[in-house]
Amino acid sequence: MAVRGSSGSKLGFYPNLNVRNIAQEWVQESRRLFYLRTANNVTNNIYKGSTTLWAGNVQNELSEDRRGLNYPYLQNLRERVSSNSIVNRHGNSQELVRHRMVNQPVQSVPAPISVVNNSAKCLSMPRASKVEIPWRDYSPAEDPLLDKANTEVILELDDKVHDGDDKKEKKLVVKKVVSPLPTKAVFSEESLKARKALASIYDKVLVVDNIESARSIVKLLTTKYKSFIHACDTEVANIEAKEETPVGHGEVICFSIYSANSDVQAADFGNGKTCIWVDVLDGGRGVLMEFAPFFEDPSIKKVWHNYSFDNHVIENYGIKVAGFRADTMHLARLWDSSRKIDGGYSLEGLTNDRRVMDTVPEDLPKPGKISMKTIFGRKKVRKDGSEGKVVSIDPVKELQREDRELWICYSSLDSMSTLRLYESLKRKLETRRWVLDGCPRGTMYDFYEQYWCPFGALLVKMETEGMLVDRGYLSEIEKAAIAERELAADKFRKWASKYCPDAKYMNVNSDTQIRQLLFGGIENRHKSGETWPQSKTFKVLNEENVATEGKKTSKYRTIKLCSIVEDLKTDMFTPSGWPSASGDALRSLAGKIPTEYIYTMGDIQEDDEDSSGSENPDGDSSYGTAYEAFGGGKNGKEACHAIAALCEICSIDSLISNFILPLQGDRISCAEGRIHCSLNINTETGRLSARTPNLQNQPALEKDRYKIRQAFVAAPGNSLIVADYGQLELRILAHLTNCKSMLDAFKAGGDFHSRTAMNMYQHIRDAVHEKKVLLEWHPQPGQEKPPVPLLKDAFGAERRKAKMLNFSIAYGKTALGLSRDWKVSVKEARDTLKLWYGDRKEVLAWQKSQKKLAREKCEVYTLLGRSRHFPNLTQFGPGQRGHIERAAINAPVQGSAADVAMCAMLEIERNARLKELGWRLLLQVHDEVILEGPSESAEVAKAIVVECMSKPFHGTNILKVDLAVDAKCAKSWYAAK
DNA sequence: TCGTAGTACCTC
DNA sequence: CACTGAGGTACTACGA
Repeated sequence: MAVRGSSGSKLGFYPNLNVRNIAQEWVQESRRLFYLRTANNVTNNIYKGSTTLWAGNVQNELSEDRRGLNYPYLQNLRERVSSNSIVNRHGNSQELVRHRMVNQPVQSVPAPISVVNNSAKCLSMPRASKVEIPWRDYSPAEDPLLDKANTEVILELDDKVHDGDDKKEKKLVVKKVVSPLPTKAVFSEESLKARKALASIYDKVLVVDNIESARSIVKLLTTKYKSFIHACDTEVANIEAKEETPVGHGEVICFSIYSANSDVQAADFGNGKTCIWVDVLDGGRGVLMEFAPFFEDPSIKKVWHNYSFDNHVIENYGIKVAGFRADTMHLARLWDSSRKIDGGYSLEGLTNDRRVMDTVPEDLPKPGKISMKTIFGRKKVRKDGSEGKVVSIDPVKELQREDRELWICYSSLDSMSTLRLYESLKRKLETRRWVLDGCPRGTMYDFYEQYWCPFGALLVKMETEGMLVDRGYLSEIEKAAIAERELAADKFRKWASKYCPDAKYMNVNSDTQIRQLLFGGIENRHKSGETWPQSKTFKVLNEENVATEGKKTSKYRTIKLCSIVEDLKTDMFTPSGWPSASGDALRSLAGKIPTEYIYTMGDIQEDDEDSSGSENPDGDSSYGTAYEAFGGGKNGKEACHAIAALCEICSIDSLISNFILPLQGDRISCAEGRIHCSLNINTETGRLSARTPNLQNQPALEKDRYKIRQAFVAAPGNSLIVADYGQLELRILAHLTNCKSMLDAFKAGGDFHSRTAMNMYQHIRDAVHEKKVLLEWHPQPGQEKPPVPLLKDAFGAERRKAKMLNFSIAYGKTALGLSRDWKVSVKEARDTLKLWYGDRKEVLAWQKSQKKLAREKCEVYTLLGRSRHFPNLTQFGPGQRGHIERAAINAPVQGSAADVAMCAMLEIERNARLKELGWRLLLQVHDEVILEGPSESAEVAKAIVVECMSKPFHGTNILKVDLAVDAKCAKSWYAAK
């Protein structure tokens, strides 16, 4: 066992360790990862062949980690180093050259040597065409870098002559790495107190660290305490829980189980031990496997806090966890869906909140969990003796071994407080009545058992399934996207540098810099008096190694950007009052520019007469406000083209860094190439949200310029079924408000928006009555065209408005907002709104009632009876009050839609036939579900899915409207839409 | 140096 | 007065 004592760790001797090779590999790998993280800056470096990297960012990967060494590649290297498996690629040269840039600021990255010792230390790495100092001339004692990095690395030269090598190169071996803490780290007063309190539970913990004791405990758990409720919690190393999927990642180092019966009586494991703590790290994997019968028994009920995570890390060992009883996170969300403060839904926040924990159990030292930071966090001491600010926590494995007693207490407390939290929340939910669509149905805990508990288990299953991603395709479109972005960026920079030379080096991704160029000198809309400066300096990467006079070239240089245009008019502003540099704003400046102008660098010919103004000299183009501001004519056109290019850059860049790159990363996908996002019930309305990566915001079909959805595919021999509800929220609104007009419109079927338009406008109604237009048209055999125009063609503008209103009303959109969107007067917008409400009085009345509910009871309810709580309205100003009122009318609609979608998924999950055919749910996107299964049964399965979704409430539909479902099957997500 | 605020972009 | 709901994520600039 590696123990770091005061004398430092012993690493032994690695005869064939070619540090340089490892280092280079390491650099390449970190470049790749780095590139994934910050597409913008680093792609430039990569494409220009520089090897420069920032140590800081890479180090962050390590230091951010509180749970041990997480960086997968480093982990891999570490294993290779310690298993002596590194062989010299060339078989001869064992020379390590220590590269240093003479007289340069140190460009350092942590080198693999430090990896051995589990912490980031710096050795500088080569940079192209710089002076290199060979290692043999290098003296660590004189290297200021080592001081800087607070490292003490002892590297020794091996004097052995290489066989038959007349060059007699010396080679470097890593003899020893001593890594004392740079400065002493200390616990704060608060930590010391917490540690003392925590230590008191040690007597109650039974430590299991060998197979024999594991066996006897599992026997107890599966017999005597079988009917108890067991709270379980794992501690995991080697995972960045915020960024990585736990599917296929992470190493369980220990876990704890705390059990109690229905009388809140804790299980007794002898000698007053009530909590089991199992050491997997040093007890071995076998100890964990002994617990498989316990975890896998569906009749043994387990409670978890964030079940998803623990489930995945345990399943990574091949244990199929069953017997899911409750997830305290979901219980807490059900109890109060809008905890934003007091620790949110973290175990610590919940268990220390008196409103949540009704009784403070006497066997816990504090009301609840104490954070890792409080117990194990230490502040570094500065050289002058003062207390530093940064709190550091040792990797969890070290904690488990070196601060063992406290660690055991800490870990055990997690399961203990989880169980207490469960009991408390259960009691609370049991006191709350459950009313489903107006009918009393018991308590909210019953609701949990019937809906969210199986739903929680289903979500975990879906996460485990994951979605297959075609990486080859993604790397293809990545190339295309990067090429287009570079082209557009060059075009813009070239144009801008005509007005402001330094713009040649600007960062086109910085909205601040764009704002500087276009709106310098403009006054803040909200705070009169404040103006954006005329010019400003920015730090940018020194890509072309431009030397500032008197100084050597360095990584950064400053550029000065100044306003390049006077009085550019814009009507879009950010919330803080500055002009917006968003795509929308820029597009209105540029006007409508055909794409061929965006990706061509050629200058505009002076062919057409200047007098054309902004009229439309080039056929397809129509120029925006920038045309005039830049003086019209050729300059005006160029400006518009360049600004249009800028819009493209923004959207391309976000496509790359939000979708294309993350989907290819290893952090979030697994060996089989499937993406496992985490699906959470963590919204205030009860919708799902998806993370790491967020698969719910993949570009929609129309906007998907690179067809990213085409990268989501079915496995060979399989197909996807994509099924979505049509106008789900509107149907819910019709049901909730009992609005006759809407219910009728849905009953009649066809195009709902056309029908809305007809009900709003008398002249359309007349036209329909006189059969001058058709509401909708189902082509009969032999008919090529409809006999009379369709409503949506004849009255396109009206229908668009109607559609817009249909969507906006549920959100509580105001006349003012509409007027701005439609660029009409407020009065006109208000009149249109009145038209919409004209035959939908029930909606207006219902909205009023919801506002009243929010005001008086501070709560509104969804179809299934979940509540959303609001703060007392009287304490807010009109602005916030308006926001809460809109939320109050939106929450029941959105929440009920989420309820319906959940029911549909449960219905699909329960369907035996689908299971038999091998179809599995993969993903839900609010009103859409995606399944994967064998192609041969796709059509059958599709019909079943449609059936489940249209009758989602145990085979019936309790709504007053039908649920329209559109389903397709295909090989990819793109094709199935 | 790190964390946060502001801005932006993507979804239903 | 303020001005459509619910989310996730990335990047830049800036201050402690």
